[in-house]
Amino acid sequence: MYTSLSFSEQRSSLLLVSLNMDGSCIDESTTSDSISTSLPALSALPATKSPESFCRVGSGTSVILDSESSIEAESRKLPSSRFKGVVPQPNGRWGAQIYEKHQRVWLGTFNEEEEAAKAYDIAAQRFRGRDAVTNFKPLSETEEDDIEAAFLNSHSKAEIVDMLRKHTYNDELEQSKRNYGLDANGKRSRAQGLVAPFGSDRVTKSREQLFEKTVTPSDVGKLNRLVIPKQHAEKHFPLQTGTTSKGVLLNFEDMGGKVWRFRYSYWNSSQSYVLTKGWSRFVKEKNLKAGDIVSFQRSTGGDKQLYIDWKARNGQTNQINPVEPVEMVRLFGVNIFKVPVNSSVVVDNNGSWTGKRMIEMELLSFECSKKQRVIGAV
DNA sequence: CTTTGTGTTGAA
DNA sequence: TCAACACAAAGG
Repeated sequence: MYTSLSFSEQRSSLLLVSLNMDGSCIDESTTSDSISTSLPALSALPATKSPESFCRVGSGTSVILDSESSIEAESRKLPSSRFKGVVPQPNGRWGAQIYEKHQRVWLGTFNEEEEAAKAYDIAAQRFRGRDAVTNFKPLSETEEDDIEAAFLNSHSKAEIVDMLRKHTYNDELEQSKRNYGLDANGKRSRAQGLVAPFGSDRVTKSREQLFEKTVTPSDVGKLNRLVIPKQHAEKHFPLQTGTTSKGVLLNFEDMGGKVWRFRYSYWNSSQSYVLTKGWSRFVKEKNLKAGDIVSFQRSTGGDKQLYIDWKARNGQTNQINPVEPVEMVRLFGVNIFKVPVNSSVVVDNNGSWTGKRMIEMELLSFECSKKQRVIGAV
């Protein structure tokens, strides 16, 4: 296609001078330049056909046929891109580049001009922030853009540039989106509280971790209630004054999609917040033992769906409703829990607990819960 | 050999 | 900062 290009390339400087004097095709390029500079960001939208593609050949030029081929064949002057940060390559491809600190950062070469422009946009957002001038990106308001912004900020500039040059940016972004899951700790982060990346995709909703509690012996005993640490209760499950005594019914969805309804109320006698009606059923079905950990989450979408999950201490599973140990993954630089669906049953020599041993365990776990409460108070 | 992308410059 | 240009380095 461009077989003879390199051949004529050598004389380019001379030819350029003469062409400049002729004022034939160079005029076209200059007009396109002025347009692109006067309309930095907007020029991308409509101008699919760039002005210079209509190379009007009036007088002096000799052998020009039609618009497009003329530029490529006759003149070896490379066509300017209508996109910011995009430069033509001798072989007809397009390079992307961005400048920082007086230095050019090369973003790679691309077959399509638009691809190069997108690469520039991504780099611009990483290098210059969210409202950087770009070719396509209008104004980021959607939650999808929030996710991409989080993704960008969790990678170094060098990493982003590397992805762009290798053309792996989109793959990596999508991969990160798939890996999102539950928030691990109560730590606050900008990356948390985001909604699932695919708007219509409701396979798994993004949810935020509210708190965990290591259940005490009494939580799984005959009192049929779970005490919710006050700090967490007041923060996440505020009760309206007046409803405190009667309490409210709260629905929680477990990992299997089953909905559990608990009465939630405040006990004046013990000055504590408790889950009462319905709790013992949960304890029974999950075979919850003292020392196990119950975890509360809430969807970050508008629905505010509540979730409940549990795991055995030590990552031990139990026979009736085995649960996988929680796997920690990392997304956007934030630790996140990923809870698998299936599970494997592991019974070790602790599988049969004697009554005495049980008491020890319970006491120990109670200590742990007190500690955790202090830690969690931060 | 082909292609990338750097060195460099002038313009904005 | 930015893109245009020339060409040496890099890659196959």
